[in-house]
Amino acid sequence: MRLTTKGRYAVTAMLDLAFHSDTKPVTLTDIAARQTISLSYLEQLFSRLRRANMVKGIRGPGGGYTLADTADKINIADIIAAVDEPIDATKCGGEANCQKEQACLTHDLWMGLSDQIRAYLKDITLAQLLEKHHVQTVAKRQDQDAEQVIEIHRHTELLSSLSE
Amino acid sequence: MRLTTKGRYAVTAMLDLAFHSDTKPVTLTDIAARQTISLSYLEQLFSRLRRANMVKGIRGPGGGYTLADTADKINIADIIAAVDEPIDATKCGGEANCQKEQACLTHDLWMGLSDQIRAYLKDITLAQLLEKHHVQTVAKRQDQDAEQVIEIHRHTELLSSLSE
DNA sequence: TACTTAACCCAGCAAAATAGTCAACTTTAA
DNA sequence: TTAAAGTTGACTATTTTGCTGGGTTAAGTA
Repeated sequence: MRLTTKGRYAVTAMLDLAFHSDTKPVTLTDIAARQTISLSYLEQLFSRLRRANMVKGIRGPGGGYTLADTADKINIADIIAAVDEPIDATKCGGEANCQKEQACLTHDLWMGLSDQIRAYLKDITLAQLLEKHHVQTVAKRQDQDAEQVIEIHRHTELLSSLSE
Repeated sequence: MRLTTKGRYAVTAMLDLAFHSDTKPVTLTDIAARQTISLSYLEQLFSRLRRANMVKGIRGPGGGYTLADTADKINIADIIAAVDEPIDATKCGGEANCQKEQACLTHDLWMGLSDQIRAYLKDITLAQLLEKHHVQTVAKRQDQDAEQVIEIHRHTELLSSLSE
């Protein structure tokens, strides 16, 4: 499992898609504009995402992309795996020839860690992220509202102190 | 937070160090040989690790590197952060100017996810990985031993069936 | 003191990954 | 049937990665 900007772009674009494709397909041009990712780069990414059955491409006017499944069925690990080349990362090619040697000691450790991260990301769905964001937005708005109230309160206090 | 081969090399090297530097300093030459990483690349990585106060360099004969702290105080996130260039990853530079626009919607989402991963890796220490590995090794050896027993058992069965 | 061993420092270089461009080619709504 | 909108692939520039080889400096050892 690797986490690079490429994977981030893919997840970001998929989030955008999940957020906007409820009614009609979303064009890559729109996503490119909203997320400031180059159209051509998006095309590359979605080519892979489509082949991995993460999205559906609809051609012709009014076309675009939609999620191939509901947002709660699409997890982050799969998105990243779809666009990232699976590097084997094993110097020994998974062969047992360096089993007893020191070389594979920490190598195994890293692979285990990598698996943990993969499992972790596999449990996070697009729907969860969207929901979380919604919560955050609401919370943020509430905070701002609260601050405004405080501000107003302070203001009236100031006024009343002046009028005394 | 990025997870690239560079970070993996760093974690692998640090694990090797944690595993071998109990008594005396470990030379980069040794790590290079054990983990099949080029010496010069290790020098680059350890230059950063040293500046980030993760390791201590001891010069001269008998010198090498040791962990700057105990293995249970060093976490994976810090190792990766030490060798990876911190990319800002924000197209808007963290400014509030695109707060209300669509552009920052999914951007915030990704940043949240990134924070989650960072927090996750921050909770994993070198000591934990070493312990886990130890358990794995023991478990694997036990499994192999068990298989051998089964194999012998099968073998004796075969022999006894032939002798009948 | 000379010698060795290692960390440290630096300039550069080849391969790979990233990000983007361009030009064809398909589909389909109007 | 035509033009808009999408797909596809080949091609290019830039950045990162991983590595090579040249040193210098500090600390032990003969």
